[in-house]
Amino acid sequence: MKEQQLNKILGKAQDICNHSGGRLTSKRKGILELMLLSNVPLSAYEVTDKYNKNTGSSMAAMSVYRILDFLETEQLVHKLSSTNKYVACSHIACSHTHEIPQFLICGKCQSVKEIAIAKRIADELEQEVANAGYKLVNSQLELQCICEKCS
Amino acid sequence: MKEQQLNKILGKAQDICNHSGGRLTSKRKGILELMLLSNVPLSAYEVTDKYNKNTGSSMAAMSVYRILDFLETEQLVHKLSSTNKYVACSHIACSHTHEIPQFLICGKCQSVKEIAIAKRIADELEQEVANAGYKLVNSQLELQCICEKCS
DNA sequence: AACAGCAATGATATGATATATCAGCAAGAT
DNA sequence: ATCTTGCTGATATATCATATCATTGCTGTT
Repeated sequence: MKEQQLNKILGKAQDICNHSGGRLTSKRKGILELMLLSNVPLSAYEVTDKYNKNTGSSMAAMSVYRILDFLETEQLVHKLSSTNKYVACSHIACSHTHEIPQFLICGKCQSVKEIAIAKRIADELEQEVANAGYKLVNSQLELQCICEKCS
Repeated sequence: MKEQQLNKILGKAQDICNHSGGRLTSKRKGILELMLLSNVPLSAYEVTDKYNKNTGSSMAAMSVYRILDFLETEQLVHKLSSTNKYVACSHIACSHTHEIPQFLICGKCQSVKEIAIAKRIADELEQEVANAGYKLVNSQLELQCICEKCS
C-alpha cells in the first residue's frame, strides 16, 4: 500500500471518529495502521507483538483487545469469528454507504477478501430466515474458500 | 425429545459409524446422546461437566475434544465456529441426502435452528464468490438472529 | 487362547484466546 | 483549577484448544 493511500485512509478514519465522538488516539491509530498494512488477518496477540516490535513499547494484550473493540465499534476493523482474528475494513476510504461485510477467507494462505454480495442474495437469505421463524440480526458471512493464487 | 425418537437417532448414528468404519463406543454414544438432549449449543468444557455429572465419571476435556472431533467427522455434530460451541446435527435420522448445514443462532436464548437454504441461493452465493476470483470450499453459514420466542 | 497391531482413552502439560477489575493518567468541559 | 469522563496500565483469571506420551482395550490372525 502506498503511503499516500494509507494517509488518505487514516484521515478518513479520523473523520469517522470525529463524527462519532470517539478519539483516534496515537495508539489506536498505530494499531489501525498496522492492521491496514497486514496482508492477513491477525490475532489480538499477533497485533500486540507487532505493535510492540514496531514501536519498542510493551503494551499488554488487554489494551490491544480494548483498542480492537473500539476500532470494531467504529467499523474500522472487523473480527472474523471463525478464526478469532481481526482484519482492517477494506472500505474505510470508500464514499458509498457501508455494506454488510462478507469475507472470503483463503484456507491455504489465510488472505481475506472483503466483498459486498448482491443485495438480492442478502434479501433472499433474510427471507429464508424469516420463513424459519427467525429474524436476521447480522448477516456478516465468513466463507471458507481457496483464492486465485492458491488454487 | 421422546425416548423412542432418541433411540431411533442413536440407531441411525450407529449405522453411519458402521458404514464409515468408525466405532461408536459407549463414551462417544454418551456424548452424542447428551448433545441431542441439549436445547443449546455446548462448549467442549460444558459437555465435559455435563457428562461427568450425568455419569459420575471424570473424563478429561482432552478426551471430550477427541470425541467431538470424531462425531464431527461422522457429521453427527457440528461445530459453530462463531461461538466455539458444538451442536448435534438435526438431520441424523433423516433419509434425504445431507445438505450443507446452515445455522440460525438466537442472540438472546442461544437456541440454534439448523436449516437448509434453497440450493438456488447457495449457487448464487458460489457464483458471487467465483466472480471475486475465489473458489468456495465450505458454505456453512452461521447467522446471528433473534428467534420467534425472543422477538 | 495367545498374540500383534491399531484405535481409543487417560494423564499431564502447555499454548492461545478472552474477560474482569481496579488503579492511574490525560484531555476536554465548566 | 478542578472536575468528569474516557483511555491505558497492570495484574489476575477464565475459557478454549492442542501436544505428547503412556495405558487400555478391541479386532483379526495364528
